[in-house]
Amino acid sequence: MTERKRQILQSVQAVLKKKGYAATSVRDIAKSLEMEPASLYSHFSSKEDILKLTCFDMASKFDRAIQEINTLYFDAEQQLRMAIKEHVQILTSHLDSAIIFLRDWRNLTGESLSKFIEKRNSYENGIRKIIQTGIDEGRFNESDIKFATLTVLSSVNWIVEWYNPQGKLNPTQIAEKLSNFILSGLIKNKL
Amino acid sequence: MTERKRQILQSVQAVLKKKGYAATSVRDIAKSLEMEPASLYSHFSSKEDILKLTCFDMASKFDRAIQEINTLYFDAEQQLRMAIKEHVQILTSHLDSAIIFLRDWRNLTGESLSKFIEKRNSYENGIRKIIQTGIDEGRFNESDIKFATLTVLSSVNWIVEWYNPQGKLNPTQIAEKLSNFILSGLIKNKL
DNA sequence: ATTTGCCTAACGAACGTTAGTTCGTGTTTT
DNA sequence: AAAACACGAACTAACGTTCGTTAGGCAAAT
Repeated sequence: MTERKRQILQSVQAVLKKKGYAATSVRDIAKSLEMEPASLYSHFSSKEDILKLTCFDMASKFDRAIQEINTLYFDAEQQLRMAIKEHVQILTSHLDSAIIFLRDWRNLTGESLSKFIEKRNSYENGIRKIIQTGIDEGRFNESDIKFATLTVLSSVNWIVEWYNPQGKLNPTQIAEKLSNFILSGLIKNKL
Repeated sequence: MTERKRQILQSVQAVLKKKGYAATSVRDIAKSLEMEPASLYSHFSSKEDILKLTCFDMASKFDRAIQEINTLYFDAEQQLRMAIKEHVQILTSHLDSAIIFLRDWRNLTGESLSKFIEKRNSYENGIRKIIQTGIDEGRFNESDIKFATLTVLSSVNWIVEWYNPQGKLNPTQIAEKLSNFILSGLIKNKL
């Protein structure tokens, strides 16, 4: 991937995030780059090519993170805190791609779609394993694993909807708050 | 709204949920109803009309629910449990519309879009008020209110992504599990 | 030193297709 | 008879994409 291509890709992602992949036309994209629609095809083989690059790029970032965490021998709570921190870090440092990744992956087709879902499930499994460990160790509440995993992921992923780089919380603080919330809940501990 | 129209609307929603509003054409919709595209316009004034009906219909359901709960004088924990239960009930009993409502509202335009966002914020405020009450009463942890509200809503809304009417959990059970999770977190209480 | 050839990037025009929608006309239901 | 519903044909606009071409930069060959 040439430097120019990566730079263009980044601009494209900024546009795609606004209205979503399906509702954004190639002409919309071109206009935002101040070039002709045709010129885009010097860089990308198709509109979907852009979506593919974005989605799989993000997927592999998450993949790398969870694999690294799973090889470290912390206890479940530490692992989960780390996973959340890494997750938040990835989302917030690539906010445009993250939104596309989370929202527009359904517009992938054929083999790309199934490969993507596969990758997604594998990441989900990584998180699930951590929670399972916590339960096995007797430190987490018995609970429906699938349920807990999805609930954790949903609250983490949702931050892309409201995160503001200029806001008062930085990614590390967000990750910490989220971890506390997920681990301890809303209700005060009986002291 | 005539009976026939409501019945058609329901079928349309089943199709829209599959690929999303933007990626579904009027011809796709018509084919699934086994009618001609033109015939749809006997019932709806435009494609967006369908989206509007769906989104605002759902919005008013949530509106009604939160207002009712806010007039009942339970404590914050009870109120939150009720709000979650009602929320889950609405989502699961109108799954198709719920998905469109949560995912495709961004495709609304102009006045519809701003009116919708307004309604959404108002609902969010209802939830926020409950959490604020819990904190004021000293029963919930001090926490960033906006943050807590969004986290609660995200985990509740996410169920539309995995809920299966044939699954082992019914909506009431889901609501209970979710409430427990949100209120008590993953970590075991120190007894 | 100049030429030749290749490369990246972008162009403008046009392709065939599909988009959402309208219209006039029948057909069914009330 | 009226009203509601559905149709087939057609419209305009926009879609994603392909084409042949051009301009400029760099490097090897002359």
